[in-house]
Amino acid sequence: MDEEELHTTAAQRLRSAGLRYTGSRRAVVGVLARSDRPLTIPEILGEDGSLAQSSAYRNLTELIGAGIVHRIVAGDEFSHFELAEDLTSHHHHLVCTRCGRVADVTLSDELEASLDVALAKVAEQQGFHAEHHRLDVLGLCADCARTEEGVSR
Amino acid sequence: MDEEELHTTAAQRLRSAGLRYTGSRRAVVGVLARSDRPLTIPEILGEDGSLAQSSAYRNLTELIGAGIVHRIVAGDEFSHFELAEDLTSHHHHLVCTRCGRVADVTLSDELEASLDVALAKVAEQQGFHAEHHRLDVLGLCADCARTEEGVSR
DNA sequence: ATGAGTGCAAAGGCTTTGCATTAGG
DNA sequence: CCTAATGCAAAGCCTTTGCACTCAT
Repeated sequence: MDEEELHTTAAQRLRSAGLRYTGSRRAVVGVLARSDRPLTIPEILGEDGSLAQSSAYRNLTELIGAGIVHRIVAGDEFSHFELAEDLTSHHHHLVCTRCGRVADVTLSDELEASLDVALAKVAEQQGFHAEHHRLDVLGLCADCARTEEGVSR
Repeated sequence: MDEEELHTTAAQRLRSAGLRYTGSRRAVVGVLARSDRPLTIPEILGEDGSLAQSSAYRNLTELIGAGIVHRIVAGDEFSHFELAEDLTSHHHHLVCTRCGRVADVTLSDELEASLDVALAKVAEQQGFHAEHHRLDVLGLCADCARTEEGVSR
């Protein structure tokens, strides 16, 4: 999906909820679309200094409600935001436990299929209604791994 | 591992960090050991009303540092705490997106092995040092699914 | 004009921290 | 005894909310 189509889709989804696709919201969606990883509020604001922090949070809340954006709670720091998977593609995250950075990764379709089947089964056994899964790899990003070495030396 | 052995192990790990295994800490570990799912601070305090909230947080921080407890950040609400996997067994979580409740589930060893291999590979491609993975199923627990039906009727 | 969106500042809510006191080894 | 642990209260920090103003339709 190219960025133009993305904006059209986003506008439609907001519109059907009685909301407007303003310049601010378009800017937020654009920033997320151009990133190859989920971003925090400070990162999003950094790209567009004209938006108030509260508006960013509010816009993201509306975008999440409209199914355009997804929120990732990685740790104690800021939440990370990314476009919903139906606007991009199914993927997972490498989460750095030291600096909180999040990167995207994908798995093979076969493994994903096996996972879906297995998870649906165990969920059902507990009467749980599974909607989707979240698979993150925790560890150290390249930068932090380097620093860690330096520290321990 | 029975609870007695668990306490012995916990005491050793704290001791080697120059920390003490006090009654409070033993109580917290006991509560987590007797639960079949990760608990929040209010839930932990509910079981033992004599412990101050700040002490609970501090104890959990020390227990995490000593590798005895693991923290789960599920959503916006309270963090959930459980015993570290080497004291229990590798498992995953069903997270209710409505009430925040977390339940434990396990997958087959074969699937886990496939996952580990695949994740290690994609992580390495980005210079990321993988430590462990986290796989959660998001959806509605049995109770919330029931209520949801009631609401929409 | 009418209601959604925005900015600023203040409030919320979970978690952490300072400090004096208690207690573990 | 000496230092870690505890309780209470206050502070921190990300996030949400109140309110008046602005802008889109």
